[in-house]
Amino acid sequence: MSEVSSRRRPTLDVPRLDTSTSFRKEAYAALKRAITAMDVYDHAQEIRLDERRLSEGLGVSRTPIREAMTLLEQEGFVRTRPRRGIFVVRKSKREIVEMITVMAALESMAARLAAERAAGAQIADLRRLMDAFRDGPDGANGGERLAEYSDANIAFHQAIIKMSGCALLAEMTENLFIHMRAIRKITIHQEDRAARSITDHMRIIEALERRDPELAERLARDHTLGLAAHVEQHGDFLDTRRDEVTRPPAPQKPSPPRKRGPGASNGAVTPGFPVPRE
Amino acid sequence: MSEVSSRRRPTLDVPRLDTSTSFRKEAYAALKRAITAMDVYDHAQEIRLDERRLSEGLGVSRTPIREAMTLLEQEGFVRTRPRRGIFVVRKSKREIVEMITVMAALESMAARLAAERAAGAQIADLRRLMDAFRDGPDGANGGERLAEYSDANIAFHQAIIKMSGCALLAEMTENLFIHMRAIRKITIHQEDRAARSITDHMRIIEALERRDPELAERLARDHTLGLAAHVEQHGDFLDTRRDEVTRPPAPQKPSPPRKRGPGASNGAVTPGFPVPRE
DNA sequence: CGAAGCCCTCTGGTATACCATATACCTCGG
DNA sequence: CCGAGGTATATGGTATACCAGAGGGCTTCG
Repeated sequence: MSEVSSRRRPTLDVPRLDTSTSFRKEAYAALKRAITAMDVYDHAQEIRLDERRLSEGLGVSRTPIREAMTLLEQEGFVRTRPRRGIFVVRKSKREIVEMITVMAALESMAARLAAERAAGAQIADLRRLMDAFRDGPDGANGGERLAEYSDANIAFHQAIIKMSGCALLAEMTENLFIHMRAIRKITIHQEDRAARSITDHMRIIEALERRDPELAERLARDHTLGLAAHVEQHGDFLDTRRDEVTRPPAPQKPSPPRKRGPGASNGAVTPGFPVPRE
Repeated sequence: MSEVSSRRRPTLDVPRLDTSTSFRKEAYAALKRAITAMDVYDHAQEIRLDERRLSEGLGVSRTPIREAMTLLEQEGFVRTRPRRGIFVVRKSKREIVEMITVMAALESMAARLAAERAAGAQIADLRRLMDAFRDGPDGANGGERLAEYSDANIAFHQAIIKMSGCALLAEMTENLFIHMRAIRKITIHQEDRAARSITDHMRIIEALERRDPELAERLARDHTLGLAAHVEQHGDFLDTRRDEVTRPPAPQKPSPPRKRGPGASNGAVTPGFPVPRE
């Protein structure tokens, strides 16, 4: 990596050149962002990552990539199978329901704490955020509004966590949010979930305003457990879609006996997996 | 070895020669066990780990060690400071209170789920486990009994988690248990916490037996939040003891100018950190 | 005798070479 | 034509060499 040396200026006022970062952390951040952005559940194919290609793409050696992968694997975003490859994980319905359940536990505790000790200003901000959607998610101009609400919805939940003042709650829900984001975008469109969601949120805000920990906790829990139950009932596509892919649809020989060059990839698909170089 | 009977088909029943393991995983397990077993809060000194020495001790190269460290760092057991060393983490009082708070959230959800769907036999087992301590933790023969109860206490909490049937709850509480084990051993000796703990547990068991999710949840939450409040009030030693060490007590030169050989360590103490080779 | 600065070493971060195996292809015997 | 076994290749796992910065000791100069 000669880029490092060229980045250093001769002698001047070099502003403390950031020592807190490292290739490992940057690779981790880049990969996580890429995985997060790609909405895994939209793709039908398995998504495989290749350490060497990624290291080439990011311009660093495999070592930091591997350490980043180690982290991502522990967080449940990828799964590496020795000598097979590294695969982006698609959660099963059951796993997602469990995630939402855990989310409910953490959020309800957060709501309790928020009701006890959040600043009034924070609660007011929260109300302002949600008041925009008071008349329903698709009130003014339909679909666009709904997509917009999907973000506001997540913002609401994250705000509750933050208002609890408990850093660990935020930390532990962070990855759950990422995993659930894709799912939520799907489920929010089904039935009247968006409308129900809004009224639930409003009630939670009211409980916070009244500084009622018990009520806030219960409402937050029931709200999220409701989502869990919804996914439990209507989320079967989460399991089936994967099977479509894992087992090849045809008896394995769709193409003529084309010879494979030595450099050609051995089946890695990585459909549109842009690795941000930054 | 070659005793495969000549009569039967020579299938050679090799037992699947474990491919799931790897130096990385073994190193991770060994280090975690070592850190867990050493009761960090008993040691006054900072505990530093050295990658090279560990790799030598375990008989593998630094690479798997580093990947194991990456995991342990993300789990909050160690903190690596570039060019300084890897240090076993001692949690602050605030962090521990937050951990217990999160624990309360997860346990109360687990209790709710357990009340709804745990098998009757599991609940019966749980009652049997705790009945032994019905007459108080130090009923029969004092201190010994108390230490024994400390384990039973943890077993109780883990049982609740398991009875929820939610694998993710178990996974997310696993490290919290480890972090809290050392603390719990300390706090359980203070005041009447042990006695109160037992009556709390009994009430929780009763709620489970009555299949009352709301009550079980509330009791579990209040029980663990009580521990959080207790640590909040009486856990100041957690913060102070670390400061004693981080900042040297004297103006930096307590000892005579003893020469340090070139091979000698540069301050790593690693007091009694036996690395199990297994 | 004391303080400032050079230098040595220790240590985590990174790059790279090598290893072992899971797969796919290919060859060959039936 | 088909299947079994050899073989090439790709790919994660491991070992190792090197880098650069942080600290402390030692030297040197006042």
